[in-house]
Amino acid sequence: MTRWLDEREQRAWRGYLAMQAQLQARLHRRLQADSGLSYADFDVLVALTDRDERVRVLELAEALQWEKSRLSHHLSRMQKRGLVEREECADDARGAFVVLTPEGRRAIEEAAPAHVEAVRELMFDGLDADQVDALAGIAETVLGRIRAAG
Amino acid sequence: MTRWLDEREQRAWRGYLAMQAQLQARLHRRLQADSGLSYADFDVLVALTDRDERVRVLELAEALQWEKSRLSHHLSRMQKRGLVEREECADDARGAFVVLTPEGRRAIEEAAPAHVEAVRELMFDGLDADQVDALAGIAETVLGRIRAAG
DNA sequence: TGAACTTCGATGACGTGTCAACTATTCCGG
DNA sequence: CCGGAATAGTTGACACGTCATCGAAGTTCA
Repeated sequence: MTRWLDEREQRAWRGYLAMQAQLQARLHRRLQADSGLSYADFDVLVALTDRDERVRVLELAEALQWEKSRLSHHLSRMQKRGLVEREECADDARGAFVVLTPEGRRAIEEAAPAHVEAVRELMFDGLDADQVDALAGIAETVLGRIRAAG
Repeated sequence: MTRWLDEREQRAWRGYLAMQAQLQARLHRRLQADSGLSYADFDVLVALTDRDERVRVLELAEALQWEKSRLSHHLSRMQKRGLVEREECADDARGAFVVLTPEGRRAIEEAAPAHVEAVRELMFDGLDADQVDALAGIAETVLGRIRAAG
């Protein structure tokens, strides 16, 4: 007995899917064109600057909520472009640190303002305060359910 | 002069990003595990069943809001798995039709109920009617701005 | 008619994400 | 101290998405 979505839910769900896809695509394209960074690069660099630029790989994966293999692959690509370096970890020889390079720092500092501006333009400049709070509430609720679902 | 996000906006934005990433990942994994279909396969199959199972490629791309090359690549993969077929187009010899195979129809019919159930469980069962309407409203607003931004 | 232009769709190259398997190290019970 | 389990991180194979480009077919207009 499938409980299909009713009309109101369907409107919300289809709208959400479309918004999500379009927003993602626009922001990604713009970031890439403006700064040569991908969305993923951006997230990694933000997480690194948040954390004093020297973090264990798994801690970073945790912060980003990424799978470790994804992060590992991505770090390799970023390293090849000079955005981050890897450092050996003395405490635990299995482990590794990720370090922001000066070039990585420069990249994120250059990219951030235009990115925020794009987020504002596409999303927040069109929403009133109630909508912003509603969005935050919805996100919290859904994240709670996801966590609960294991 | 960058207008950074204020606290309320930041809470909404970070929440949205996290929700989006988690929701996407969960639904995708579940769909894949239950039915062997990817999220993208699912979207294509839904669009095909919506449209009587025989559609021009560009019309399908339009409906999905996908780039034509993405669709072309994806159709090749789906064709290899027997979910769709391509047919020549008599009217316009450049063109091609996409056709749902019986196996494709079976796949979508089998996958849909569990997928809706997952959407319900992770999202709608936790939201009240006001939140559902708020989400629809937000999506409409943002999609409007995206369209306006060209 | 035919030359320039546009449109349909496919393709190759490349960056990205996932899964499963692997290596090297550390931890822990006996 | 030893041997098995757990942990940190990497790797390879493969599916996916984007961009630039291409060939074939249609359109336009002198």
